[in-house]
This record gives sequence, structure tokens and C-alpha cells, in this order.
Amino acid sequence: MPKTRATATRSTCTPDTWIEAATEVLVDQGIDRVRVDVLAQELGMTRGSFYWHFKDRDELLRRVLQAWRTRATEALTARLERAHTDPREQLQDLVSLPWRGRAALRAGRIELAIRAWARRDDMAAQIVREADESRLGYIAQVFSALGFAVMDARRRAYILYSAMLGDSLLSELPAHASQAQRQARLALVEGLFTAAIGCADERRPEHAHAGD
Amino acid sequence: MPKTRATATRSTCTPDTWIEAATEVLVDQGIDRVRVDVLAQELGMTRGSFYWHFKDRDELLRRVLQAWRTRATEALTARLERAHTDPREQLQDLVSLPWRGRAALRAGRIELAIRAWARRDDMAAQIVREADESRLGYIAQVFSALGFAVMDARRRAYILYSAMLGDSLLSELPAHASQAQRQARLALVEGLFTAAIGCADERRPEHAHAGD
DNA sequence: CGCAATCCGTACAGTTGTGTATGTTTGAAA
DNA sequence: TTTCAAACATACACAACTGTACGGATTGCG
Repeated sequence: MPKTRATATRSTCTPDTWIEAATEVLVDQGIDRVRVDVLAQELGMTRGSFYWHFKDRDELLRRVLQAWRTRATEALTARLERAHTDPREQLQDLVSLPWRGRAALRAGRIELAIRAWARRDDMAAQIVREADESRLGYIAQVFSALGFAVMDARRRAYILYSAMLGDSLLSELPAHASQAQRQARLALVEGLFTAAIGCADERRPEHAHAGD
Repeated sequence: MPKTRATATRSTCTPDTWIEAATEVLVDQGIDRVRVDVLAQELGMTRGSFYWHFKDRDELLRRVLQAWRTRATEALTARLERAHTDPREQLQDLVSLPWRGRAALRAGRIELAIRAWARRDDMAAQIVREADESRLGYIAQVFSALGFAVMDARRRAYILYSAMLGDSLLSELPAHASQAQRQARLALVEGLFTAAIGCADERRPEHAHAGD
């Protein structure tokens, strides 16, 4: 029986090593700069190693996408599983997501790189679409749990999600990236999106105004 | 006296022709696909023509950036010049901007491509930063004219601008791109961002609540 | 030990894109 | 018409990247 697992006795590369390096280059260089020889140099390997683990460059790119999709869906699933808590808490958790450490920030950068990639790659576009739809559904559900009518909840979800995406585009602006600025914006976002503005179809009939 | 202007008697390329074609490829392929031979094939020319108008590929890319900066600053300047109208009207105009025809939508796509490019090009990053700062300043001024306090206006401007940027990322989602959906969101955006939510530093002292 | 599988390095061919040198056409002024 | 420079075409050298063939090292195991 062939043991496909890496025995980890010496510094042998696994496919994941290459995928990780590829993601790194993707983030701050773009998909066109994800080249085999660049990654090999980065890892202190030669291209011969790469072509042992992967059929060709295209397979690497596909697996980079798959790896991202896996992590993205897992992250959303984790959110959905604790969907029984206070929806107000869930919203706070959502809004404060990009400001929790550099892991989430890096995830945002990866996502932007993949979106840029999706501009010409159909598979990437498909996966990004799926992720967007799933998240929009989740956020809409949170707004729905807050008492907003279905249509209104969907619209609020779209606008909030847009704002979160746009923030990841702007997050490199130094003048707005301070912790205090972010904290203040966080509170404002929460206030703006939970406020009732008196639309006709805003509230569900079965819900009265939720007192705090 | 050498007449440097193109006499336009026959189909001779100007530098702008190449810049336009380069922008086209940049939009839906990314900056790495902006190659001299690709553009030449696109224009029905040979690379020899290109190297007559441009020193090298880098000069083309720089001029693509400059052309975008010029248009972007001109667009903002046009807005600033009619800054004496009703701020409510200005906000409506802002929010409905991405939904006015395909010209604005194309401008959004160009901008996203340049943002992806700015990820590794310092000049592109610089120009995008300048554009962001200018627009944020303008939007904040609109909110300020609506009666919000300076800090609150700045935060609202950031959030609204983020939402507009994020929307251009999501605008390819077919389920949310219908005219009716966009129209409904437009009204909601306007309502959400002009609503007072009872922050301590929300209103300027000299302004009372603005009746509708 | 011996041997086979895993893993990686090296060498070569093929492709693609860049930049330059030089030829060729075209239009308008002298 | 001649002439000259702008505008473009053609050809070549060069570099970067890909994929493949093959050879060498390492490890587990009989």
C-alpha cells in the first residue's frame, strides 16, 4: 500500500506548500505573476519538484481556487452554525469581521486578488459568485431575524456587504486605517443599518418595534 | 515647420488610439495582458507602429494611468463646481451614479482594473489613493452640508463610498442587477445614510433637525 | 544489502513577448 | 516631380517561461 502522505522527515514539499506559495504571490502580484519558476525560487526548490506534484500550471491554479472555496464555505458554515444567538450580536460580529487581526485582513486581500482573477477566468468567477450569494443570503437572514421584512432585509444585506467589500478595497488608505477610526465607523455602520427609516415595506407585520 | 498633429487623411494611429486599446484590454484582462503585440493585432497594426509612438511598454502604461487620472479628476471637478445645489440632490446624484448608463459602469470597471494593478505598481497605487481621498472629501462635504457634524460626515462618507465601490465589485451578479432591484436599493441607500441615529456627535450644534 | 518508489535536480526544446535596426510607403511642401 | 520626414512594416536578437525527459539522491522495506 503506497503511503501517499509526506513523511515529514526532511523538508519535502507537499502540494499544499506550492498552493500556499501560489496564493501568496497571487495576493500581492496578481494571477499572471504566479509562475512556476517564481514559486520554485521562493520555496528554494526547482521546477522539477513542481511538475512532480502537479500536472501543469493550470492544475495549480485550479487547486488554489478550490482551497479558497473550501475555506470560504467553511467560514460561512461556522457562522451559520451559531445562528441561534442574538441577531444583534451576529451583526456586530459581521461588521467587526475585517478588523479582527491580520488573518481576516489577509483573507480579504486574497479575495480581492481572486476577484481580479475572476475577471477573465470563468471558474474563478463562478466560485466568487457562489460565495457572494451565500454570504448575501446569510446577512439577509440576520437582518430578517432583526425584524426587517424580507425584501428590505435583502437590500440591507446587499448594501452592507457592498460596504464591507469596498472597505477591503480602501483598507490601504493610511488616513482611515487607525484603530480609533475603525472603531468609530464600526458603531456607525451598526447604527445606520439597524435603523428604521420609515419605508412602507420595512418591518414585518408580526414584529413590533424592538425595544433595546 | 513639422506639423506634429495627425492629418487624419488616412487611418493613422495616434498615441491615444493605443492608450484606448490598452485600457480596453486592461479592463477585462488585467494589466499583465496589456502587451504590445496584442494591442497591435487588435488595432490591425504591427508593433513597429507602437514603437514609433512610444518609447517602450512602460511609457504606454504610464500614459494609461495619466489618462485615467485626468478623467477622474475632471469628473470630480465637475461635481465640485455644481456644489451649490441642494445637498440632498447632490447625494441622490452621487448614489445613482453607477446606474446611469453603461458609461459610468465602464468607468467603474476601469477603476477596478487599475486598483488591481495598483496592488504592485506604486504609481497606480498613488493615483488611486489621490482619487479616493478627493472623492471622500467631496462626499463628506455633502454630508456636512446636510447638517451632520464633521466627524460623522467623514464616517458616513467612508461607508457610503465603500458601498459604492463594493457595488461595482458585485455588479456582475445577475440576480441583483435588475433595474427594479437597483432602483429600490437606491432609495434605501439614500434613506439609510441620511437618517439620524442618535449619536452624540452626530449633528452640528448650529443645525436643528431638518424636517422633510 | 538491494531494490523500488518517492522526490527532486538538470538539461533541452518550444513558445511567447520585448526591443531595436532597418526597410518601405505616404503625403505635402519646395 | 523631387524630396524629406512622419508613419508603419519586417526581420532579428534576446530574455522569460513552460513542459518534458532523464538522471541522481533519499527513504522504507524485504
